[in-house]
Amino acid sequence: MSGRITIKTLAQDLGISHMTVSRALSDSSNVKRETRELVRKRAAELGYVKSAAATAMRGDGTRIVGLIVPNLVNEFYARFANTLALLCEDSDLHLITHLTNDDPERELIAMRKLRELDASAFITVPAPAEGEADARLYQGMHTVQFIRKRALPFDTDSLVVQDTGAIKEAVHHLAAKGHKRISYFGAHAALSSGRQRQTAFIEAMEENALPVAPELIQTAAPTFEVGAACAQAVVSGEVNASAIVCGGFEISNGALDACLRAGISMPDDVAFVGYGDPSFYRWIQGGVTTIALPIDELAQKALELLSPTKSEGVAAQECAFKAELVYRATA
Amino acid sequence: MSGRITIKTLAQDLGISHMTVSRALSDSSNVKRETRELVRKRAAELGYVKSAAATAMRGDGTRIVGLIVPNLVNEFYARFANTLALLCEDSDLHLITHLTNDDPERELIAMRKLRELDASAFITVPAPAEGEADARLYQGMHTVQFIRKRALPFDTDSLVVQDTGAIKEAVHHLAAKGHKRISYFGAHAALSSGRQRQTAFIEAMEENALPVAPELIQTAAPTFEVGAACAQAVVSGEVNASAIVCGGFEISNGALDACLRAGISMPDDVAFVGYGDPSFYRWIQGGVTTIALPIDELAQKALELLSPTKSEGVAAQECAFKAELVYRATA
DNA sequence: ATGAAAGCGCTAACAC
DNA sequence: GTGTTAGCGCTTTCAT
Repeated sequence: MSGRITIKTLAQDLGISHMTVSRALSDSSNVKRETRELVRKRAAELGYVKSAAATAMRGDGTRIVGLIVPNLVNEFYARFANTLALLCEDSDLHLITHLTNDDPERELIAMRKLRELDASAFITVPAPAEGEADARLYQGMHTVQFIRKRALPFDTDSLVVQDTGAIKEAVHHLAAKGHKRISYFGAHAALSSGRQRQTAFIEAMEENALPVAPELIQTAAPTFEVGAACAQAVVSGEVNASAIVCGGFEISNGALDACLRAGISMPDDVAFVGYGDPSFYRWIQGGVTTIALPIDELAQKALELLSPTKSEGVAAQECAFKAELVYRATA
Repeated sequence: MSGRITIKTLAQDLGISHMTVSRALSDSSNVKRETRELVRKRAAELGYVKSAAATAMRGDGTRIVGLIVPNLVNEFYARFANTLALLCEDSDLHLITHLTNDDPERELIAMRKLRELDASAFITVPAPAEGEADARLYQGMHTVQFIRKRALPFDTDSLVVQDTGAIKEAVHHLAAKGHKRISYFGAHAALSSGRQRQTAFIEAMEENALPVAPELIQTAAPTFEVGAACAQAVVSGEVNASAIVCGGFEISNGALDACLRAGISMPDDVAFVGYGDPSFYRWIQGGVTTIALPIDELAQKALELLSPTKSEGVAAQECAFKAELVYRATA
């Protein structure tokens, strides 16, 4: 039972040529109205669906697009994937999501698999990696970098968050509340985004004439564990700070977890500014003050950049969306 | 720049037949070691990847599997998708995730798109719908039903959670604490899972000789809004109940949100048993008591059921995993 | 208005 | 050990 209904099956069933069937189904002009309706009706009855493989092999484009993110557990990525998936559905695109766990090896595998399927475009949160990536992996797929940017031997579109304003605002806010020793937890400078956030934090501290002691700036891999460890150092008194500003999704969750585990009260024991605004932040200690990203706008733009209609040859563009500081109870 | 490297490109480049290239790359026996290595080297240099479309068109199977879930915002689905995606990556399967928002129309579209791509199998959380589904949509794809089961004109594998034990345990626990008016919020009986949970709740109430007043049993669509409305009725005093047991992911989140918004203290004002154990539940009011599902085991089994190796013709199997009541502070 | 042929990338089945 | 042919489903091009 190979079973699949093809235009040839249909043609045989109707006693006509498969070409007539093809034309009838693709709305071509040169088919008798009568024939077309007959074919369509029978196709619907039999549950015919066009083979994407055959279309792809003809070189007509696959309408497959890829999304490569670290994970779907972090609510930011989950929400972004969720919105993008719905938008792709509505644009008749096949979205394939790959996870990297921020491991460059997994990222390579994901890209190879997208290339196997001849994906027309993909959007990726590049995993932290040393050196330049292999250009061959990108052959034939329109690339959009998301959140972070990796050094590449060619230009790509990019979709990033302009969060330096919100980070500075957080520092100013904390300074106005009288905090002098403010600590920053963020990704290391190997990530373009990490470097920028850190710079913004330091500038804001200096603008407030606050000390930027080295132990206040904690940068490492952007993981839950790193965030937890950094916060642990603060709540244990190992690092002397009265406020925390987070510069990454996972780091923020980890830091929050450590604070709550330690039973501290925010902002009384430590003032806390999170990053990424997962929905449950509003439920924690009266609401976690946080740096919120415009997820729906990002996804909308992502769809636009991924759409096959996007004309080739146009210069690569960088789209930046502003993050916003959401004031709640913890800072 | 049509650019794609094919076995013919390679063959021409090396001055040999494309069949030799094919054999060399697929480890076939009849190739000179020397030739094979040469071909492999050149293929790697040029960044050759096998066309999945061509393989699919030959009828060799696509290794594409689908996942159809209501959304990725609910942490249960997100974690399940996350784990399954990693497992699929490791099994060299292409996983395509589709979202339904519990809308049967979206579900239909998702299935048609999977069929276009000739997916070999898919796992679905069926959207709540009336009547029997159209069997033609399932043609050619191995089907696994997840969490819920829809009436179908044929048997399918299924992967469900046996949560009646945990629900009963929750009721016994609350009864032992002296609660007499316990309210249950769950999905309506159109969902197989909803019916079972409700029955379990009622049985447990009767076992404790507690009243099962109609207003205590709230069943409707499994949404955040429904959960919020049900809980609102309790905290406002409109429904007289001292404890809440939730029987659905979104319902649980909605109910929790309403309780927290109302500023109530759990379990003193109302005892609360959630459903699904998202990670942040442990951060709310000292920890939300909840019914936890074994996500990793579910995903592992899902992979097994989806794997193309699964022999055809074997009778459909139902795999059930036990949910577990996790005691925390709110009940 | 309809049909026949060719070709997209790949491999099973045959030559040799 | 290597080459040739054919065919998977579809549409473009060229007949009829």
